Amino acid sequence: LPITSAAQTKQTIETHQGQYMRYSKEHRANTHAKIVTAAATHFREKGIEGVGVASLMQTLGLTHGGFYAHFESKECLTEEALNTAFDQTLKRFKDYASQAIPGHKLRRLVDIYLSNEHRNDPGLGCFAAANASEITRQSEKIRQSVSKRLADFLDLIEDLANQDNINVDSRALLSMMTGGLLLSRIMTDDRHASEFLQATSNAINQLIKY
Amino acid sequence: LPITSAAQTKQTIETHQGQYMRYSKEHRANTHAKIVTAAATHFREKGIEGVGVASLMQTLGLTHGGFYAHFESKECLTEEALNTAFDQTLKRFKDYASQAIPGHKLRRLVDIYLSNEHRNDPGLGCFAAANASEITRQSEKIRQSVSKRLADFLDLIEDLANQDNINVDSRALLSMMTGGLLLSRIMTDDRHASEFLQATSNAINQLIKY
DNA sequence: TGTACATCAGTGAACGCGCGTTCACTGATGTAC
DNA sequence: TGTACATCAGTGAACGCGCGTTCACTGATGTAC
Repeated sequence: LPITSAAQTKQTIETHQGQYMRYSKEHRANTHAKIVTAAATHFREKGIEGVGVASLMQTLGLTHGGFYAHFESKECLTEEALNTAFDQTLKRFKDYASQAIPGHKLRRLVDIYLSNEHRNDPGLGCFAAANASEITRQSEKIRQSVSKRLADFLDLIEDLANQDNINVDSRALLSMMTGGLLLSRIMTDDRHASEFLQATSNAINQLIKY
Repeated sequence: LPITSAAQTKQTIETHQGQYMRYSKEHRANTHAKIVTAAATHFREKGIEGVGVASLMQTLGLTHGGFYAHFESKECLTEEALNTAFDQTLKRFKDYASQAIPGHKLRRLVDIYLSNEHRNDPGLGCFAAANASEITRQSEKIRQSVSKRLADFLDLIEDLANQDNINVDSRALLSMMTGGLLLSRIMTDDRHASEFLQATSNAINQLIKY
């Protein structure tokens, strides 16, 4: 991954107060965003505790010392990364489900969530499923952030259900989806893994077949 | 926790080969079992990575050096602890469900699994739910052991379903239960937590109401 | 009876390592005059 | 034009700490004779 150096993106602008800025605001914000995006992926792949600050920065061609110019602590990064991850995934799920005709939108969501692709690529998937038990032991602050985004997920489910004119409990549906995905990921052989996905998917279809 | 010292439980027996044993076999096995049992609880409360060998041994009034007289590695302990945890929980669930009259046994299982008690006391609860995302990233060996015990869990569900004369997919049911419990544990406030438990429970009842 | 020796669960210092975090610094770029 | 100085994202050595693991050892208990 060739990373543009600080020198390349450096720009000079003058603030209205007459103070000097050697680097443009965009440069700083870009680096910040790159760190968050990388963390969002790596946290989902290797767990939050499984990704060190140093190795994360190295991934971006940076050194660990610079991390604290962007974040107060790893926990602050975690909060931003989790929000970015949910942004990505919820948007992707929403776009995907929206393509289906009414009556099939929710089913589309379930299909992508309980797909082998989602199972095998946690880095771009549901943050809650990827780190479920770890989140359980995170700080109140982090758990609240996740709760908030899970509420967004529930809203999406309910919105889709409304469009489909289907009556389901969004919480029960989300429980099934995350549980099915998680158990599928625990399974070592592909057959049992797919069986969990399929069984859960079937049960949901039975539930939302109104 | 007052722990009986090595000296107290020490006994002398002579093997048939004429070799000497200063400590009885029971003593060694007892210590071994105590470590496994403590690990089974602590791993579920704090996560596998969240429990160090040293602090675990300290809990039992022992020092960390002695650990390796009992286990080749922390991974070996993990495997034994996970099996002990599943033994405990599956037995408890089975006993509890068996008390119900036919037609209500499976519902009893679901009730205890999705209870606030289970939510608030992971140390004695389902190992898979307590460490779901962490297990996902464990070695093949550990994941296979968990898979094996999850199969036992599925067997229990199917057995109960048969007694109830109910037709359900055990995998879908287990997905709902673990997912519901996990999401409930993520929630910071009790109301939302209970809602997840209740919503999942209701959906299951809808599913198994044959 | 006493002396020499064997057993072995448990001890605790030490190992290398990676963690999150701090901080004096560098160096490319600019302005001031 | 040249010299002095300011800015600040990023550097890298260092901090204390806990991790899993190793290993020479201790000490309570026994047998052998």
